Amino acid sequence: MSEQSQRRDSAATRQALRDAAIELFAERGYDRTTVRDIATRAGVNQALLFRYFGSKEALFEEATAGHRREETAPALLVGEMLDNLLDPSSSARRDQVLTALLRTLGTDDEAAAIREKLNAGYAETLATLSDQPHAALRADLVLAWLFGISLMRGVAATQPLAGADPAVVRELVLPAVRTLLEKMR
Amino acid sequence: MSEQSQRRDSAATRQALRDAAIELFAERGYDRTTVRDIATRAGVNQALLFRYFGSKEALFEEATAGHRREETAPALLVGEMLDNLLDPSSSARRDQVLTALLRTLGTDDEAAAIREKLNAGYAETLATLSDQPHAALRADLVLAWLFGISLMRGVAATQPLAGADPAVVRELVLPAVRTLLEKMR
DNA sequence: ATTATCTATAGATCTATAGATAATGC
DNA sequence: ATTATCTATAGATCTATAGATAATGC
Repeated sequence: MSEQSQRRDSAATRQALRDAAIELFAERGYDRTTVRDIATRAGVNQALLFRYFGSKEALFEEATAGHRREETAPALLVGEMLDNLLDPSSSARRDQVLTALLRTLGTDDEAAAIREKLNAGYAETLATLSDQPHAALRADLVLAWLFGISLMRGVAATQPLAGADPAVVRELVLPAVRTLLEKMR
Repeated sequence: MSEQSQRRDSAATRQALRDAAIELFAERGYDRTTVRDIATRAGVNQALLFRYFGSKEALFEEATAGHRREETAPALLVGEMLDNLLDPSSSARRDQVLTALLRTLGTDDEAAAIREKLNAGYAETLATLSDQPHAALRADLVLAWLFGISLMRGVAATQPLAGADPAVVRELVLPAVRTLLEKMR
């Protein structure tokens, strides 16, 4: 996949550019990643990026798309999201997309599109977890917490959070979330 | 302060540049703010920015410095921080600095310096609020929540969080934080 | 013949600096 | 005379495109 002297294969080249892009966007954010960086990491010529994606912006859109979550029982959702966030091995790809989005949120012109991607499928489901007043707001607050944790772990690398045992984090966060979300008590 | 045809005053010019810088960094983040944008908003020539601050990076450092918090009883800290975060009128300046830091966190080379500024005086004090195991981690998690809320309100402008009544947010967040932080029960 | 890839470069930035000009204070 | 301010521009990017070259499939 990386070093074999490949035959010409536009699909593979496209994919290599996509992969390199999401990696770099997650590492440096949109603005600090240049199209030449991406092409170099993908091992292809920089002009191909424009041939296959049209623009840097369009590549970002496509690379961060498909962030859709598989269906899960709502009650398990928070725990599952937390696991995805915390476990570095399992969902590496999803983590990269989330990191890229969080890292780019501050600089991107179309924060609206990013916001949409971040919320898609999460906030709505979370909102069903509470039948108390302000259900949607409660869901937003939980989401804000998960993103904040991801931000400080993945982007800022704050200690001790960045190096903490996922199981411990889980045991601390879930009870607090429960006071906010769970139906009745 | 803005339109009076001023006399030459290097101190005032310096201050105008600082003010314009923090505004723009909060609006667009570091990378999307150009030195010409800053100088234009400050109403001065672009070369003066370099005369007075040396570089764009140095200006950012100085504009986001002094984010230090006044002393508060630790037990009131979370509520106070939340108020500062939520109330748009009271601490507009502090909000700008926090927004600028959050918005730039993803792109800045020296995330370490920003992390330091974000943590300074907060995490340490928060950690004293719990005598249960993982006190420092608990403090980090609370901080992550506050930053997450600020990120989604100020940067992503997520609804319904962005438009929510501060008092309601406070009443939802504080009890959940209490399960995490408060000594014993 | 078609299509993937590369070369070369346009055109538009952006940070930073050198040196000229103009307003102030002694 | 000193110092604040402005003009002009160097030098280094960065995205994007036009057009040449080279490998594939019929």
